[in-house]
Amino acid sequence: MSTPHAILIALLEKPSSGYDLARRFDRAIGYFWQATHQQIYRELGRMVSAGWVAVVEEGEEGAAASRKKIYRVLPVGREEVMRWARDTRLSVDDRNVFLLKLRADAVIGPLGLGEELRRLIDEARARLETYREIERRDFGAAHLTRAQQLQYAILKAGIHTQTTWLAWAEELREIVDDEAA
Amino acid sequence: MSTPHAILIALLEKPSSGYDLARRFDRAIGYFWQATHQQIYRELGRMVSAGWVAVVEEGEEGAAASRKKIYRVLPVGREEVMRWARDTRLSVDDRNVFLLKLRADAVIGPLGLGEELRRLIDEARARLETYREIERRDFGAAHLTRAQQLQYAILKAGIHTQTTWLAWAEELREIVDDEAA
DNA sequence: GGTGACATGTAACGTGTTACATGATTTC
DNA sequence: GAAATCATGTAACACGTTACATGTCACC
Repeated sequence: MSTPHAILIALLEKPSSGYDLARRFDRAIGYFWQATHQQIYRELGRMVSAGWVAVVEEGEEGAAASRKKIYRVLPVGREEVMRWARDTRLSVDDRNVFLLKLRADAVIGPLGLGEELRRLIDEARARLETYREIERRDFGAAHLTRAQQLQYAILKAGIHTQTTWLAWAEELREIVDDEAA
Repeated sequence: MSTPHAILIALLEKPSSGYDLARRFDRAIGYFWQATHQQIYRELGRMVSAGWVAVVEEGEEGAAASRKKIYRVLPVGREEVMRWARDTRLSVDDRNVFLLKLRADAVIGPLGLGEELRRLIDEARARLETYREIERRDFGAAHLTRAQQLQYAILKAGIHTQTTWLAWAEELREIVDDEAA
């Protein structure tokens, strides 16, 4: 659902060909967002039709399909990224989508993500509290069987994830809110 | 790709109807694994055809489609879970799938996940080292612009995730390896 | 008798994945 | 001149999502 926007943001950072995008998605971007080259070409085609991006063919005219095509974002596409960042309501489970929004904020400029960040923090706190309650209720015993230890480990994975994310998000608040920097 | 196995494991824990499964996926299981009721019914149908699960209709014979159907895992389905846990090679990005395997281990008994856990730990360490290199290379400067701070924050999300996961995984090793407990 | 929860399903659609396909350019 | 990489695309399939559809049961 956010793949076209992931591509738009990558193109805002640097106009690229489909092939280049695929490589970038395999490298840096790919650490938190994946897209195969088929997805990329499909979305690029759609976004050209939608008027979000423009394409310039590089090199000689004649050389047909194998010539490099450089895509760049048009103002409409840029607007679309801003609209998406503003209107798409995320949950804490959409951590990676929020990272995508941060990337958009970094390349376009302040998008006012502070409000959503605060909401996500509240949601993460509530989730964490739920986990803590389960912890108290189900895993307070002195001795736990192997199965219980494993179930507890699964719960702890959730507790750690929320806790770490909250610490990260609190730190981020200062940067996101500081729109004058 | 792991949805049918997620359902099998849930059914091993407790035979349920499709409706009950949907509720369980909305609650506890849903914290790290989602499935809509349509997916559940679809997979249950397939798994009955495959002979992995059996279905018993509860209540009177006549009452047609709206009667509760209780599904339980057959030995073949149980074998399939073990095969899947053994043969499916995960990456650190498949954290939730690994949690699923842990859940399977908790309900079936030791599946020998220690080896895979060690491999995932190695992978996470390598990933973390990559992040640390990027950190040193790109974000060592005294003053960072707002955009750089945001990009750094994105990187830090990755660093924190790996670090936390590694600490969790190290702790888990003792439980997973101790097959005699 | 109406509302909400229980309970199961079908149909259509969009996206992501895998396989297939082609040709140009670079490097050894 | 062979192999690897660059570069773009089509086709088929699987899966997840959303909308639609139906009927029961319990409670007020």
